[in-house]
Amino acid sequence: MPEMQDEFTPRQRAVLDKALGLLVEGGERALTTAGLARAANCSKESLYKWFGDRDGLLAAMIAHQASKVRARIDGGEKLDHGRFRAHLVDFANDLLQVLSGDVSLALNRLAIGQASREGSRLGALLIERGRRGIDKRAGALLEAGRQRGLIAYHDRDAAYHTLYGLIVRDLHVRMLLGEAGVRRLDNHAALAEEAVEQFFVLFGVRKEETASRDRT
Amino acid sequence: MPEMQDEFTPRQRAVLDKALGLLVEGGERALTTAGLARAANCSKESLYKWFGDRDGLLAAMIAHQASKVRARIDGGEKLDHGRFRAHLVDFANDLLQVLSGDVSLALNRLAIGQASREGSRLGALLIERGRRGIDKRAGALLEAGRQRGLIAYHDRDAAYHTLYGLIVRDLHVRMLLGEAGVRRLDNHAALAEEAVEQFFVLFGVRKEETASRDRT
DNA sequence: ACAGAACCGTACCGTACGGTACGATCAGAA
DNA sequence: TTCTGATCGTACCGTACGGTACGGTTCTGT
Repeated sequence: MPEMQDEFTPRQRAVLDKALGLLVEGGERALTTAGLARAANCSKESLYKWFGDRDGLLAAMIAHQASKVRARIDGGEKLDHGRFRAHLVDFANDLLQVLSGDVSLALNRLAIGQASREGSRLGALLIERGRRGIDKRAGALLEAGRQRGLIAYHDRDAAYHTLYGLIVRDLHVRMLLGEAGVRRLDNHAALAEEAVEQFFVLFGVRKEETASRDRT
Repeated sequence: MPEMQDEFTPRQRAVLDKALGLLVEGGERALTTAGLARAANCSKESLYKWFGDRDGLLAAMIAHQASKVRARIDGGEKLDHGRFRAHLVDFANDLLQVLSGDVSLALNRLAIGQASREGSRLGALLIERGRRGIDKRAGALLEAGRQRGLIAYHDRDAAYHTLYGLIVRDLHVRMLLGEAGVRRLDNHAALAEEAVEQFFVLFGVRKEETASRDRT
């Protein structure tokens, strides 16, 4: 046994991938234990042995997917205005691309559908293992920009949420609802540019007034 | 028969209200035909007679709820900057209040959960009957402000979506996921104020440069 | 008062799913 | 080779749901 690098064995990961495939293709109703066993050529007994019950399987799917999408951290080269802006645009593009991905949408639909049931931790799981990385990356990026005097804010979380809102707008919910035409990825680049532009209007520091503000 | 004012009879509306109650309380799984018949003191046969099948019931619930929440149109008094700003803040508060409502969240969760199945029109229905009114109101408001020279934009939809993003940020998805602590309504007022503030920074027209832009 | 429709409550049917049990099969260790 | 453990395929069980059928009851129009 090669010192399990993940929290799942390769076999289990293959099964989880099949499960994600079923979920993407047909939604939660298509993800049945019997169907997964048939699609993945495994037995239902193994599924219950590995993941406990169906909820455990769903949680494992989220953990597995999160372990695949590792949020990269932007290198710490010297930041001038151009590099900083480029990093923000990259972040915006990555964010839009992730949120509009098939697997992301399917998992979010799943967690949202389960959110009504009382003891459901899927939503929290999705936020913790999926969003935390993105938030960290953006937070570090904003902090770097602030320390270089390129932007100014009083509350980093508030600034980040504003940036998020400028980028995503209502696209995420519309995509989750399945509205046709929203997933045109063509516009994403333009949307990202415009969002960052607006973010600089709100939080950018003009060169002549650099270092006129302080933290809090 | 008193010339059905809605598209449903009073009896049917009462049943639909019960259905919404079940949905809010226990999610989609709690909304069974037998359960609804028991809770509403009606027969399953009547349910199928009135709404066709379960999907028809869900669609009827959305239509019924939309018919209750009539988006009011702001009166057309003379707009100065103060009134315009106040109307925008009102709109932001109303939007946050609607999106964080129990019934709205439950219906959105329902439609999102069904979005994966192919022939599901619930998402489109929710957008058409729920969002259209809000969009119209905001669009009219923005257009009035532009004609008074209080704001300037090239694309009204783009401006509206930016306003929407500034107000809602990622709150809607977080609430849909059931994250605890996001539904503190206390902050809503402050969030609305800040969003409108930022919107004016992006789209506001300084008094000295009024009427320097035109439509497109 | 009477007929017909609408409606209620309950019972019923077929299906599909979550979860369990069991014999057969395969892989590795002694 | 033989033993042991993990896994496969299948069969099985109980339950719950969507949808239908039916007898009894209430409402409505004439």
